[in-house]
Amino acid sequence: MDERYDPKTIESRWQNFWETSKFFKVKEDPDKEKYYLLEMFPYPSGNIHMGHVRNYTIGDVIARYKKMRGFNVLHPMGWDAFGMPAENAAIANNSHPAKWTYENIEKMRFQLKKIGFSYDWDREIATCSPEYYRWEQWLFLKMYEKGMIYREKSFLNWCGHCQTVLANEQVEAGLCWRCGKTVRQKKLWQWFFRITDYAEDLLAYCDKLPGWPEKVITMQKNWIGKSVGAEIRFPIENTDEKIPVFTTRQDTVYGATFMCLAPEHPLVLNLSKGTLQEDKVREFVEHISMQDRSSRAVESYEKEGVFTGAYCLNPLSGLRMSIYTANFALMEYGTGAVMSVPAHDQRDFEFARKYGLDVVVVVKPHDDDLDSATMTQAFTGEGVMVNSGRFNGMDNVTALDEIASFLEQEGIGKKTTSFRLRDWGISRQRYWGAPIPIIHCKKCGIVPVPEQDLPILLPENADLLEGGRSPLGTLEYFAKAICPACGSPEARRETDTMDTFVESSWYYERYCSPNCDSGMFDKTSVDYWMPVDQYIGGVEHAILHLLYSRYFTRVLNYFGLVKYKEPFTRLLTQGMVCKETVSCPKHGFLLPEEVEGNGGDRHCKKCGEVITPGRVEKMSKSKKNVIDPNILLEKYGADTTRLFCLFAAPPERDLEWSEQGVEGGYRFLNRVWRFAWNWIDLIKDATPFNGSPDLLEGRTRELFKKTHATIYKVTKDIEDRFHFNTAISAIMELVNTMYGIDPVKNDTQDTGVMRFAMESVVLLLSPIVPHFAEELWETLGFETSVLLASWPSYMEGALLKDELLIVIQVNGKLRSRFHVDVDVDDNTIKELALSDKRVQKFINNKPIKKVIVVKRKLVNIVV
RNA sequence: GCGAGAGUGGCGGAACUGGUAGACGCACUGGACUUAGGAUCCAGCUCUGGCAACAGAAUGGGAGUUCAACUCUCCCCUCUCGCACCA
Repeated sequence: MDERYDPKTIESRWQNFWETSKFFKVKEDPDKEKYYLLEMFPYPSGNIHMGHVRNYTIGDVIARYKKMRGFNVLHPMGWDAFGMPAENAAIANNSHPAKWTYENIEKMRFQLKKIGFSYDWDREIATCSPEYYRWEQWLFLKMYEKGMIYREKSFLNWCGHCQTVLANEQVEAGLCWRCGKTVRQKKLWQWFFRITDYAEDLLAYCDKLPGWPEKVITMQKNWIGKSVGAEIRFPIENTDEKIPVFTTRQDTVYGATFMCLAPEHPLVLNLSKGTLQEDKVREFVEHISMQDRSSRAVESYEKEGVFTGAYCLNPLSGLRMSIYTANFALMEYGTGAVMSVPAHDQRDFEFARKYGLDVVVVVKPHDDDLDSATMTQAFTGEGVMVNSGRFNGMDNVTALDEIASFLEQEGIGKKTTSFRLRDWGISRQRYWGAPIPIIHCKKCGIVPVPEQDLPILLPENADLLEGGRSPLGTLEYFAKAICPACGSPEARRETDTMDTFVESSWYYERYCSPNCDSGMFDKTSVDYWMPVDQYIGGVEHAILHLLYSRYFTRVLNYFGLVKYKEPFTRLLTQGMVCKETVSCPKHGFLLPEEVEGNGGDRHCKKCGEVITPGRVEKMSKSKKNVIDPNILLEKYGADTTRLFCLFAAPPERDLEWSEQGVEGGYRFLNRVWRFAWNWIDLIKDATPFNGSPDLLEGRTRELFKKTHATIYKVTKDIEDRFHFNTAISAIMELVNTMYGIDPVKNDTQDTGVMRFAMESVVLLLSPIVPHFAEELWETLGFETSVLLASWPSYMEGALLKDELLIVIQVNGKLRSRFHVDVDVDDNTIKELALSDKRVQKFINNKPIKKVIVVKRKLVNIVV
């Protein structure tokens, strides 16, 4: 053992050992209980950032812990390797996305290995490899065959900057989730996965995921957005046509005084044709179509509409209703048509007042009256039905169901539900993705590629085009195809590629048998390993990736490929890694290394100006508040970096970067090291004390008990809630206690207990700082890896306190405290409390009303 | 607007089902060791008053339940995140 703790030497030594001995290689073993631990795989951007380090450290601790608990742990790593950054970088550097991607993978794998993660590297996958995506194409064909996929020309979210379509889930407040630029609507042919077929099931199972954070569940529920209501058909005047409307308030149908259609609604232009309104309507529709999604989504957006010149009839009240087209009606929700009930919907109310439309009250409050002429806002509460024919006098909540049934009886409408969730558009007009295995034939139409022709390889030597447009359509040798159905040589391949979220929707199954070449995965291995027991990643995927994955699992389940419906039993969403932003009046945001000085006296290295400290925000390149993990690894080593990530905050909370925090972690490891150095000669050959604490006394006894208490606490903190910060605190406390005993030769009791304490510290630390622990374990004389030792167990008897601390309150305020023996009964404690001098002073001869004794803990005297 | 989460010392954070508020760490202060220490070890460290003993106040604010509230209930304020004209 060296006197000095030298992380560099230690870490490379043990990393080398794990690698060469393939220490973390696993295979199915029916005799052992499995544990599948998965962290969200990274996009190979080229560099590991602190977010990765945190995510993977949390996962690694759990993986190593479970391994020590005897589980057969699957802990894989791979690369979410398709996607636009590769393509953009390739265009910028006149390189190729594949080259860029694979080089980045090399770099990042190297960095991950330097942090000492316990991955089974033999299972590494990259989603851009044909061995991977060919099975995705295979599944596409199966899904197509079963009608789970369709092609449609429709309005879609188009990001002009990325030159591609985005799924609804990928649009955030009208902006592209990737580049933040405005998203517009564009009409295009697109492939869709019918995720909406599973809306009900995805929603229902939200309540069967007890291991998921409440927050994520709620987000998913909201995203699926189920509304229960009715569809009602309104006949158009002077035609046989009817306009179907979705409503959740069928109880107010008698109050519907006008109708609003989405500007994109196919009836809008038809209805206005030949009326005086025709020009106005066309103008309005064109005006709306020019607007982008974000400005239409703003709250303050002015509600506007135009009369189409046509009328429809309220099927219950018989009222003649003007048909409007209005900007707030959305084509993608419900049927694209809204029955407007101004008396009972605030938005309709404002619209009616603006355009002078009738307001008819059909629900009145229980204890009040409503006058449609004078009311200043819509009444949306519960009440009694009025002006509603046979339903008058009924409670409106009852009427909700009654009217729905009535509509059904009369053939005017039906009970129905509507979802916010849209089908998943997966076509991407980009190059660096998995080709869609479809051929378009002039004669036969859409023809799926025959299974034996898979994979459809992404051509490698494609010249990327300016602006990011896909080159696939211009590559004749790729695009030109012979129709598999009729043999026509005139057919064309589909040149769009799949959304990269398709790849990440089943990679966790692929890990179970990464080299399987007879299918997506080997069924027996998936049956053994799946579902994932613990999944860990950022909240940013709470909807996108997690919803798609849940959907995909249902598809695989439908085909009988997997036995389960939910892929992730437990989910942990870790917080972000944040740091203070710093800016200079001249140079804007500054990188940490562009600042000199510290405390209140910091200035810009470039110009010497005093810097302005900004908010603490998520580390990001644009804000320049980033810390490169490589620098930490270089300066402090992997173990300190890991320790810091775990100690500074519980995993689900945001973690604030602090250089001093890292120093603190480094100091702690040094402290443990020094302790070992001071004691090693005494404990090296000692037998760890394993007897009853009653054989011990004084500080040694205390240390022995403290060690057991620490084992208990650390185990509970890791097992129950992944609170590594408090687990580490507990170990620090134990080390502090150990420092209270000086090394003395020939005291076998001391050395035995200390040996036990030291072994425990090393074992407890081993998932957290694995290199450090391996080294000390070896120093203690063990010849095999610390991971092969089992997790320490605690002795129930050693957890019992020697004496109890009793707290005495008078009127709920702490007034005194004393120790008693464990076996002292409540009455004696009560007597002792009442006779306590300090307590007496506060009782001050006042009559005692009540004395509450909480067993072994507290006495409260009420006077 | 709707939904979720959070608010505790100078700072990061503890406090498990109501029972000693501030564990552990950082920063700071003092001491020891030392040629020196920005290393290490020991000690102090919520605020107010006091040399101290001690007393009082304190978990965003206000009420309530209780012998007892960071913890439970109600109202309000602030922050973060998600959805957002959803018919």
